[in-house]
Amino acid sequence: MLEDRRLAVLRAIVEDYVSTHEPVGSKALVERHSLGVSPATIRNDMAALEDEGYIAQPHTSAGRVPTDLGYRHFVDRLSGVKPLSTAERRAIHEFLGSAVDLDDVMIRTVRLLAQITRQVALVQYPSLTESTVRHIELISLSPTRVMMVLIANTGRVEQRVIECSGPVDEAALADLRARLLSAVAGHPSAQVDDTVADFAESCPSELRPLASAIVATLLDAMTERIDERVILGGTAHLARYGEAFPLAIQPVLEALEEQVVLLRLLGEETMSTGVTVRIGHENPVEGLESTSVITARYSRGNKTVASLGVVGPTHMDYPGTMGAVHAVAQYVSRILDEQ
Amino acid sequence: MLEDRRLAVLRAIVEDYVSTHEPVGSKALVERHSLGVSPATIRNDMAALEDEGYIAQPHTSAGRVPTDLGYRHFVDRLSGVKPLSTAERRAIHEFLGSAVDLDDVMIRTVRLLAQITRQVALVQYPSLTESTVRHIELISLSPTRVMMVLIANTGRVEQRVIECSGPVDEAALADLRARLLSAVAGHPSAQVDDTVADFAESCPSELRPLASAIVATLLDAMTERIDERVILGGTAHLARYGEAFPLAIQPVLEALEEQVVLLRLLGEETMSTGVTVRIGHENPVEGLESTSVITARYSRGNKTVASLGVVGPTHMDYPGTMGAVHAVAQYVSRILDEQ
DNA sequence: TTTGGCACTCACCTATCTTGAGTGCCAGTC
DNA sequence: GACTGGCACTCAAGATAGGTGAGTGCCAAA
Repeated sequence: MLEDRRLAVLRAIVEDYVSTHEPVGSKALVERHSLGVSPATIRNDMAALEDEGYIAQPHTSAGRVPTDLGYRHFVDRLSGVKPLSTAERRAIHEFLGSAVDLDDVMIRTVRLLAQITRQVALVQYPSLTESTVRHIELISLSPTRVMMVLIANTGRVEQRVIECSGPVDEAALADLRARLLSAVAGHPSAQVDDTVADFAESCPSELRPLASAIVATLLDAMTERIDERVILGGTAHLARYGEAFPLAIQPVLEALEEQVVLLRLLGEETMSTGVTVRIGHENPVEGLESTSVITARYSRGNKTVASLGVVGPTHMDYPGTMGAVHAVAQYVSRILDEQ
Repeated sequence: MLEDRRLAVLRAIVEDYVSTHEPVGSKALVERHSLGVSPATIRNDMAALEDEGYIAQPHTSAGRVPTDLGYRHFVDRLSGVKPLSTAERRAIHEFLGSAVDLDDVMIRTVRLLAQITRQVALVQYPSLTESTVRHIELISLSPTRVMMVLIANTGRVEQRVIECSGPVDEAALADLRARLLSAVAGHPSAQVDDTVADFAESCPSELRPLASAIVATLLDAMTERIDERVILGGTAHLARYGEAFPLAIQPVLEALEEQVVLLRLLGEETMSTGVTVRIGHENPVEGLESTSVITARYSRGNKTVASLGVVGPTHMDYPGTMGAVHAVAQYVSRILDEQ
């Protein structure tokens, strides 16, 4: 009973603080939420909550503000995930559905997510690992430079430029292409390694230097991981807080410019609900101590492939944002299945 | 004589203001620059410069600040382009030289530019127009979905997913691919339009619906312009001013999120020097009234292909930034020639 | 044309005061 | 034991006031 009210007070504090961005006092709490007790009682509860570390005072004689631990408790126990309205869901689906290719899906997703959450959005490219080589094209750009284009059966495309030691004629290139293609076409990329191991040796001696250069590039391109790309959008939302809040935007912007950091933010294990929330200091990244990161995994078929999410101030609307992130992840999965 | 000193005063004001970011007064000017006259004389000159609109007072009894017109005069008449040191140039060349593909060149360029100018950097993808079709690949992703990959001789790659009305078998796809390839391979993209006009009719009737869908997608992909992509970096530099200056960063960040806006910033005609400077209100974009944009074109072979540049506060180091933008554009051109 | 002198302006800093929201504690009540 | 009303206390924030000084414009003299 007593415990119950204490948690209700914590919830009320988080909700009020998120909506007003001002420390909330006992009197205001009683007025806004019908708690059925007097401010003095609330004050006692607040003191207890403060002892336990869920809330804090910016200074004596000010209201209370949730701590990271307070938000954590709120997210874990007190709030659900607010589902989106069907109208919103339909809008999302239509917006994402009209994408023409993978790049387009990613770009649209990041914009969409930023727009509906009004936060900075992150989207990681899907990992498309178990692919097989569909086609290899060798294009001579100049006498001594060759471009290799690699097409996988998933539609993923990689291109590389190869510098040759001497001039290469078209006929030799066509020959090599045919040989290479017959050697690797249809093989899962994981096996290509073995398949081409002695490819160069099997070629006529005059082609060998070029052949081995091409094989090296091929292997490099095969192991290139598209899912190490993360795009971001909605950075302008950061500036909304700018003036007033303990959210210095420069370190945040700086952190968000590092791909490595973005990957780290997205790359953590999933929680059971499907949405991961990382609050303030829980964040593994320097510069993001006063932000929270909400991520969800998306999948293709029934395999998890990558993550997407948003970054915002710790005093954000958790239920709403979690709902949005969850819904968008769901829809991206659906779109990818269709493609 | 008198005119000369007046211009010297303007130059001194711009230089001081750029370095201190504070209104500059007559006394400080005389002390910092050896102008050989008394503060009173400078005051007269300042009054004249103010009448002509080159400088302004934030309020009575404050020093002077350059106006947009003042900066314009400074850039046009008073400052040169500061060349980079050879060490810097070599560093640039090495950094850009180790890029593996076009995407990589672009990403490295935008980072480099942001880093050396300490401003927000923009880089437009090069337009690779007069290309010919090198290869077309059709990949069946599912019974009713086909992915088309288009490779041009420049190495540009486009991919599209095509939804088919009915199931498509591999043999038909291979047949179509061969027909299509022989119809368009080697033709300049500008002529593909005509070449494939009656392609669908020339196919066996059972393939026609698919053939025409593919042709439509092909034409769409051919006309897709890669040079409508602009990437940006270094947004964190915006926050450096944040607090103190009449540079509200939110509208700037918002503007910079719109591809259309970025294109407009980069898309204007070149000036003879090769570096274009657009100061404050000269900018064609809402939200960027208190920023200056410095751009330069880069080329491949001897054809101009696209632009790159930086966006910063009007009180920026023009000679240095112009030098950096110029040098980077030069080196990107060189790298592209090599590729 | 330049200069020194002088009165004037006004943003900015500092000090002091007032206000009020909010707290903690305690004694009394249910 | 839980709740409440009362009360003294704290302290950020806002308002007011005075002082300071960098900077200006103007003018008469060199």
